[in-house]
Amino acid sequence: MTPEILLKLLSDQTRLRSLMLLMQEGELCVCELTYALDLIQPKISRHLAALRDMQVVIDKRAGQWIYYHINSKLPAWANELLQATLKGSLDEKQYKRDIKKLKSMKNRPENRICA
Amino acid sequence: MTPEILLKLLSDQTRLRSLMLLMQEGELCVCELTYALDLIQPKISRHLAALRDMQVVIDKRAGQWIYYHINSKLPAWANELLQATLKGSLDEKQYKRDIKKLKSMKNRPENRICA
DNA sequence: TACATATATATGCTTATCCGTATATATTGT
DNA sequence: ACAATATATACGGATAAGCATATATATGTA
Repeated sequence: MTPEILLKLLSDQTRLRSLMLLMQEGELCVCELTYALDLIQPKISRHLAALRDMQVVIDKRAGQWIYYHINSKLPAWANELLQATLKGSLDEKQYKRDIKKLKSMKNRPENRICA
Repeated sequence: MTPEILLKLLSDQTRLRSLMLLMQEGELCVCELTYALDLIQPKISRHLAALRDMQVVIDKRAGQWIYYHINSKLPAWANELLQATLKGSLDEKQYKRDIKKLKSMKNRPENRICA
């Protein structure tokens, strides 16, 4: 992991929004992100794949769902960078909207299964 | 300034390398950056203009030279983000090479004029 | 004034990146 | 086995981003 790689990944809005939600929520499946960000599923999957390829996020299957979370083994500088980004995002409309939309989701898989 | 804007600016190598040198050195003119990064002048100027347009850097004329420095009034999260980026860059070959090249520059304008 | 140096910007081109659609794979439930 | 749900990926097209060259502007110097 290098600053170049991480920053390129963070330069796309879909990846940025996904990561900020993952920072806040810890773990989310594709359908939750698709709902929260109000985007089509292949778009979410494609960008999560890019993050996964560089090991910024880790995926984990649970039944039909695949959950993503931020790699806990990122170097310190990368965690600090993500923290700073989250701090800057807290004021942003887009971020607030995404969180709100996620909270409003009915039948979230984690509410149905015992994780 | 939003995370989206700053991260997009940081996603280009020329801008990233320029900013890291500015973080380290405080203030540099276009010709110093051109020399240190080993790139052509219009390329440096173009990317500095992008950073200036979003007020990530401030320019200041001193005779024929125009010096750039990082805006000291950036929000805290942006400074933290840049600090984390620098921290991650310290290990990188490219960064070390750029710093070394800068130090090797003869007749640096700041060495000739009384700033 | 004329020339040299430093910097900025406009232009047309190339390339990278992102997109939506279609489709493939995996899992669960009937 | 079949249908439904969740996710991943391949593909061709669109858009954005970066590039080098050429040129314009500003400053300093002879």
